[in-house]
Amino acid sequence: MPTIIEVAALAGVSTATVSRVLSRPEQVSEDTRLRVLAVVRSSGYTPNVAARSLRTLRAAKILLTVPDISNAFFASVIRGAEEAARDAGYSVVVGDTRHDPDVEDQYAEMLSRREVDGLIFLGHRLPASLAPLLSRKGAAAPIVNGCEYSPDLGVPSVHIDNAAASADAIEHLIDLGHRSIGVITGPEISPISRDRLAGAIDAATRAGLRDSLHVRIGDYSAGSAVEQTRDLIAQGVTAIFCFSDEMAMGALSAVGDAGLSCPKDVSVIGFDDLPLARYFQPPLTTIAQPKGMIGRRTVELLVDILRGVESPSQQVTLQHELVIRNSTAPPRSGD
Amino acid sequence: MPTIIEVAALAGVSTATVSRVLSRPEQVSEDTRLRVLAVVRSSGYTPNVAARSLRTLRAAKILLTVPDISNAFFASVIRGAEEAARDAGYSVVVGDTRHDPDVEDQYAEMLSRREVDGLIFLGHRLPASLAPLLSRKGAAAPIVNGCEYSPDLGVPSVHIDNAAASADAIEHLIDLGHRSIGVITGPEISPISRDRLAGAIDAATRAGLRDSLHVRIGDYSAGSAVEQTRDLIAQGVTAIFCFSDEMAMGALSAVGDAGLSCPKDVSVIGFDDLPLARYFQPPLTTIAQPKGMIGRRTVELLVDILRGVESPSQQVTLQHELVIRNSTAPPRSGD
DNA sequence: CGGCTGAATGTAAAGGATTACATGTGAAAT
DNA sequence: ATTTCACATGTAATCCTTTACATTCAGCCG
Repeated sequence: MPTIIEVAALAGVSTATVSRVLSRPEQVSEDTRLRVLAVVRSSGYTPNVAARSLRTLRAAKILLTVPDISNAFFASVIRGAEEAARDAGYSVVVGDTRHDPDVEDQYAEMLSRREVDGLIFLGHRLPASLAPLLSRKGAAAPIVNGCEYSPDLGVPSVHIDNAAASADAIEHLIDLGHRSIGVITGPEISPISRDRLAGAIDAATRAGLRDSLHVRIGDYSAGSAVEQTRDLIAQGVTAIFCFSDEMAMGALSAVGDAGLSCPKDVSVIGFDDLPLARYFQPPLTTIAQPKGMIGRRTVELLVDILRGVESPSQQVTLQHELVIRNSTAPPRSGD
Repeated sequence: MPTIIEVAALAGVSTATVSRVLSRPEQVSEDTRLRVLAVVRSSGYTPNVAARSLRTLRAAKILLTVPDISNAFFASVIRGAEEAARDAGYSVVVGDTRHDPDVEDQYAEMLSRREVDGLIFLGHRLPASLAPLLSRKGAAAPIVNGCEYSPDLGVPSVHIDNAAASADAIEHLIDLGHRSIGVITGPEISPISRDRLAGAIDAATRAGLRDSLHVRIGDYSAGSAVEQTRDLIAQGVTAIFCFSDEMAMGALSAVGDAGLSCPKDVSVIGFDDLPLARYFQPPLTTIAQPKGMIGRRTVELLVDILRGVESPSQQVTLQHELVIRNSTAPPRSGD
C-alpha cells in the first residue's frame, strides 16, 4: 500500500496536491487532477485513516450501541442508521452492550478517546462516563438517543409516541369487546415501558375500564412473557397486550400450552412489528414502529450536531401504526 | 482531553516514560509508575487511538461482516466473537452487508486501508478487492470465514459438519417413519446449503429412500419457505426439513394456513436453534449450531494469524446437535 | 579504583495525511 | 508597462504516540 508521498512522486506533484485532488478536487487544475487520479488508481492508493484522523481530529465514524443485538427490532434500526450515515459520509460502528453498564461504559470511552465522532445509544441508560461531556459543552454534545429516552438526560432523542401507541392497542382490544385485559410490560426501569403503561392505563380509564387491566412485568424477552401469560390466563383475561413482539411470541406459546387458542380464547397484541410477526401463528396484530426511520433520523440529528447546525429538534416523534392481523378478535363469550 | 505531553510535564517525566507506564509498566520503577498513574487518572488522559495506530500500524480492531444482521443466528455469533476479541485485546466492528457485494467491497476496503487489522466474514462471498491480498499472503492474510466456507477460497474457516448435521435431521425423520420428505434449501450459490443438501440426499439414499426427497429452493427467509411449503404439502409430504429456523417458521405458518397441524399432519424440522425456536408453535425440532463458539473460534483463528502463529488449523469443525422438540412426530397414517 | 552491567529514563525520529501560508504564473486592469 | 489578482501549486508545520537508541547512574567485581 503506497503512501501519499509515493503517489505524489509518481505524479510529479507535491503531497498537498494529491491530498487536494482527493478532498477538494475543484482547487486543482483538470490535467493535474487527471494525472494524479490515474496514479492513485494504478497504485491502489487509499489514504491511511489513522493519519487522517490524527490530523483532522475526526474519525468519520459513529458509534451505535444497542442493548441487545439479538433483538430483531434493533437490526432494522441499525440498517436505517447505516444508510443515513453512508449518505452523510460516516460509517457506523455497532456495539452490543447486552444491557451491561460496564460494556456501555467501555463503548462510551470510544467517544472520549475520539475514536468515534458521535454516539447513538438505543438503550435507556446514558453511560456515566459521558456525564461530564454533556454538562461541560456549551455546544451540544455529539450524543443522540433512539427509541428510548429520558427527558432528564438532556439528550436529543428520536422515538414514537409510546403512550399514544399503547393507547391505540388497548382501544383496539376494548373495541373488540374485551373487558379483562392483561398487559405485559418491559422492565420497570425502562422509560418507554412506563410511557406505554401510562398510555394503556389512560385508554382503559377513558373507557371506564381502569380495573379491567391486569399488569405484569416482563423484560421484552419471550421467556419472560411465558410465565406472566400463564398467570394472566389464570386471572381470566381474554386479551393480552405485550410490549414487544418477542413477548407476544412467548405469550402465544403459553396460550397454546394452556390448551387454548388464539384468537378464539385469548387475543394477543404485540409491539414493534418485527419482520417475522406476520409468520406468527396466528399472524400477529401489533404496533408498528418506523424502525428504519428511527435509525435514519438519529443519525441525521447527530450529524447536524457534528456540523454545528443549530438543532431546534431536540425530540423527534415519529408515527406508529396499529397493524391488525389475526391474533386479535372479539372475546369468545361476547363479553 | 490532555495529551501525553501534558501528562509527562505534570508528572515531571518524558513522554516515553508515560507511554511505558501505560504499555510496559514493568520497565518503569514503582514510584515513577505511581506518580504517572496518578496524573493519568486525575487528568483523565486516554491515549489518542489515531496517533497510536498511525505509529504502530495496528488498529486493534477486527471487522466482522454479516450478510443479514436481522437474522438472529448471526447475533449469537457476533456475541461470541466480541467476547473472544475482548479477551485478546481487540474490539469488533460489525458490518451488515445485506447480501450486497458492493457493500461487502466497501467494508473490505477497511482492511486494505488498515482501518482494521483483520476481517471475519460470515457470508460465502469473499469481496473481490481482497483477492490480491490473499494471493500475495496466502493463508497468512488476516481473513477468516465463519459458518460458510468455500474450500477454493483458501481462507481459514470455522463451521460445523453441515452434511452430517443435515443427515441427522433426515435420519430423524426417517426413523419416525416418514417416507415422503420435503427439503427447503438455502440459495443454490451457498456452499453450506449445497453441503446440507448433499448430506440429506446421502442419508435418504442410505435408507433406500432417495426418491422420497422433494427438494425446493429457499433463501433462508421465512417468506421464501411459505410458498415452497404450500407446494410441498400439495405433493403430499409428511415432513419438511428447512435449512434455517426462520424458514421453519414460514413453513409452520403455511402448514397452519393450509388447515393442517404440526406435527400431526406435517412434521417440521429447522436448522440453527435460534433462541426463539423453543417458543415456536409447536416448539421446533432443529439442528443446533454452536453459534457463540463459532464466533469465538473465528476470532481466535484470526488473532493467531495476526500474531504470526503458525496456524495448522485451517478448517475448524465444531459439533452440532439435533434438538428434538415437538414439531416432529410419526406421520399420521403410519406411512 | 576503574570498568562493566543493568536498570531507569530521556531524546528524537518516525508514522501519513492535512492545511495555513508562501510562492509562482499568467491574464486582466490601468 | 506596471500593478493587481486569482488561480495553481509547493513548503513545511502539525496532529500524538511509540520505540530504537542514547544516556545516566548505582552497584558490583576484580
